[in-house]
Amino acid sequence: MLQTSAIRDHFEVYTKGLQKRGIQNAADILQNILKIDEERRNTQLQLDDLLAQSNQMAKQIGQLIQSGKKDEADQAKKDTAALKQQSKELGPKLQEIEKQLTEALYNIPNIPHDSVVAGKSAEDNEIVKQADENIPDLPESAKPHWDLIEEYDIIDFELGNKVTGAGFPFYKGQGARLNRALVNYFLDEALKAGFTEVQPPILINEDSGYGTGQLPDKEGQMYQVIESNLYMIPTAEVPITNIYRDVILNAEQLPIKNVGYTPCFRREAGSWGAHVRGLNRLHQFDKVEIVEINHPDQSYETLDKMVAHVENLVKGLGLPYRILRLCGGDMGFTSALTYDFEVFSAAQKKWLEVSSVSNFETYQANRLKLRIKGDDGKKILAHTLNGSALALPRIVAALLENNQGAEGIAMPEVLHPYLGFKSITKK
RNA sequence: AGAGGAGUGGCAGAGUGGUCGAAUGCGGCGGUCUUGAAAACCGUUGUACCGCAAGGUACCGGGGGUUCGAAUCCCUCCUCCUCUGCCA
Repeated sequence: MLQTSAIRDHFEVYTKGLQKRGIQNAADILQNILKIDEERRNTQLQLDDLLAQSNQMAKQIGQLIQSGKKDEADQAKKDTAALKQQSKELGPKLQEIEKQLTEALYNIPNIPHDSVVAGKSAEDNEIVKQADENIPDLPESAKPHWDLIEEYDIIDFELGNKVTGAGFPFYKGQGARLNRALVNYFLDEALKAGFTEVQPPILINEDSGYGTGQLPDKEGQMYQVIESNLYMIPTAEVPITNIYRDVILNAEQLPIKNVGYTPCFRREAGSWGAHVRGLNRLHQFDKVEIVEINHPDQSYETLDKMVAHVENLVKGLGLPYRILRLCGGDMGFTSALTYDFEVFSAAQKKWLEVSSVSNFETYQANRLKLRIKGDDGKKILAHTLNGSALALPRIVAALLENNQGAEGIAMPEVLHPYLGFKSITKK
């Protein structure tokens, strides 16, 4: 969430920033925050004053009792009744105001970076790079991946329906091995790039959900384990970033670079249709995620490096890709700047999003209370970043479609050592 | 899952109703001494909010309660340890 002090200091900039996201009444919203905050400060001042008096009285009573002046002590006890009454009223009032303030702040998205253009939807995203030289020239008979996976018997949706439900496919044989190969390839590349591998829990508690911003606004998108009050992760970002909740880092520890592979679970309620056939959208999928924490001065350099890392992966797989800079209206709630990677799936003739790389600046760090202690001992909020590197199913879809041939489906060379075979073939 | 015990500052560890934001030790930082280092000695050393400051307030696992006053008493939740059970 945003910091109230920052809203006060950069009111104009913040207003314009929110307008880029299409929030017309941004000034009113921010003004309301400042109003509640002022009320909060006034109330706290009053309460502090009352408590100071009470503390003073309590000390005196203690002294009176110890020096045997019982009558005076009893009188003083009576005198404190009024103070107590007042603070009993003010305490809950302050809590109520604080609750209002955080709720109001939770409802305000991050301020977009300068380079982000205003815009309403995906239509307005900027293409910053288009590398489409690898688009294959497929014959008319080319099949979409949902036909190929049946033909080669490598992914089974029917089985998933039976055992779990729609959107939970089984990967079988060479399909399962392809997934494992991709995960290993992605992890190994991340290790080469200096990331530390972590294997986080895939269930998280409520605090973690709030920490990275999935809660309260995106509650419906996560699966819940109600009897334990836990959530299934929609992305490894949540557990890996929450490692650093309530943490004060030393400047020398930066940058923090973690990578983790996890399954991801998304309910994606109400977004099913023809355009999400096959592997295009699932309730459970595999993803390798990179998470970095760095000093505010370096975070955009870090973002560029992460983008380069992801680009290296899609290039390695030989897939046609493009990089988008998301516009204000299409960007995630908590992000200040997001680059999306899309690969071209040649039989569907569609660009599929396979990665999203974002700088959250201090938006998550403020919720997480993640700070950096400088040499001067001063503490500042860190910048958090993350990116998919990469999400598997759509990569699989593009690989299958783009590389299909009469003799099977050729696999990119970088995967050969991991796969143990060079193409997917019929049994 | 059941029974018992425990959670205090970076760490260790005192503190069972008042002057406790909290002894003491270790570690960290600054200094004295030294050619330098070690040792010794002296000082300093939590976080957040309000305030120009002085200062005030809150925090002893989380939340709630009793009391004029809670680290200390009560309730509840969480975590850890020991024993029993179950289990990849």
